[in-house]
Amino acid sequence: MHTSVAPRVSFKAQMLKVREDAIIQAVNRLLAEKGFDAMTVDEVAARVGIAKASLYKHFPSKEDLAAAAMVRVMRQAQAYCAGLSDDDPPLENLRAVTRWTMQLKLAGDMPSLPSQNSSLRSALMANREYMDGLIEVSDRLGAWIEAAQADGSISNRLPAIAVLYTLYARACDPVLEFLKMGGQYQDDEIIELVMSTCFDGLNARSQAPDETPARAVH
Amino acid sequence: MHTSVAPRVSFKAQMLKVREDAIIQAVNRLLAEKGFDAMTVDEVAARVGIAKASLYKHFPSKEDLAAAAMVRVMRQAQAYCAGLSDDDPPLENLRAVTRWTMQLKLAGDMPSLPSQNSSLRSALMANREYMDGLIEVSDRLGAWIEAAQADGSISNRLPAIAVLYTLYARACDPVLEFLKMGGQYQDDEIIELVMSTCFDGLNARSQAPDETPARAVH
DNA sequence: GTCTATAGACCGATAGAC
DNA sequence: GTCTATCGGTCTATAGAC
Repeated sequence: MHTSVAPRVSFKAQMLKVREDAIIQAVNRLLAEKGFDAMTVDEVAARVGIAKASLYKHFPSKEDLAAAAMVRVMRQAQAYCAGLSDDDPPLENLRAVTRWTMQLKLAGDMPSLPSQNSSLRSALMANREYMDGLIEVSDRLGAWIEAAQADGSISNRLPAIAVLYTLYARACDPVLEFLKMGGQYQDDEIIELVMSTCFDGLNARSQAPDETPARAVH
Repeated sequence: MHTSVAPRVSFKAQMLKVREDAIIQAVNRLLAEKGFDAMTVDEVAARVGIAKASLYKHFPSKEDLAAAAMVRVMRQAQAYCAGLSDDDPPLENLRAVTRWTMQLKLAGDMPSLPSQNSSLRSALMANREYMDGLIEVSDRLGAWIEAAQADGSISNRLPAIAVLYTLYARACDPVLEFLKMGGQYQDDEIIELVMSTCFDGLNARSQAPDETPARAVH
């Protein structure tokens, strides 16, 4: 197929893409708000302002809707990682990605899927783009983790895979929402608290007092 | 209430209790395996080997079934806490409870509820026994946390509530299942890994080499 | 014979699919 | 806008204990 000759991106195709983006955006929000099971397809259609049948023109099933949202966020993660420099200390890059992830979640833009739903799992694992993105991100983070362990900034007693999972888990950390529900901390304070528990742990440690402390609001 | 005079606990009542226990046990497992939404009442009945209508003789709704399972695990937690001594270092008690929680989860006995389901939330918050248990456990852990911060074993830069939430979150930490799915670690190794990330954090730290290290199996 | 608990059909609503 | 499957919840007829 020669697309080079005619720059005809065809208005229709453009419209389709715009609408698809709107759908995915709506799905993303709903997944972040209520999760996959509680989200209904009718709700998505209503949110986008189109007929339910139209949804099925774009996505063959509810699982595919969720997968599309996951692909979207995975692409954003790839883009964010790509914006970080391998010249910076690997620990800083890992911290940056972790912070970015938690910001997304606190902003209500992190779709959350039940980890045990099987139909969803298979839909996701069958999605080439998602899996490719996941692998690329994991490779990148994995390289940073190993570099950070080599330069002594991340504990080398932990297997890299455990570190990777621990970072991924921040995307669905209930501590974030609990602290937010409590209402006595700002979003950025919450993030710094969880950053601290994640990287420094709960134990007290001898630590230079000039390092940025986790901000405890009374 | 004088139970000493007449040991008439009535066979029937005993049977009822035994069956109720069987129901709650089944619900507990199903909640741990598939979560609240994916669990169907028919499934519970089938698992117990009784008719669905009989279930409703004991519990008026699916939410109450889940609540009963939560009450059960909360009682177990209370019992476990009660078995710990306030004479022991508070940090050790906190570590013990955290380890116990994760063991329960890895064994497939930790019921997990969607944090965003509202009907479930209200059923749970309306459940006196559950709330009492939750408060008692939180008070106990809270006291240990403050004591540990006072004796310098837990960072006093973290608000106690953030520490508490962080410990609670171990009950639904996806890192546990991810590592288990990977299949290259034993349950107790997984627990020690997550204990380490939780209390020591990901960062490398100067630490006496004789302290028990997180066991990294290549 | 009466009473309780059970089994299994049944209903209504909801939500996914087309 | 319709179809159908599923699921939470109910109803009724029966079996068995006393």
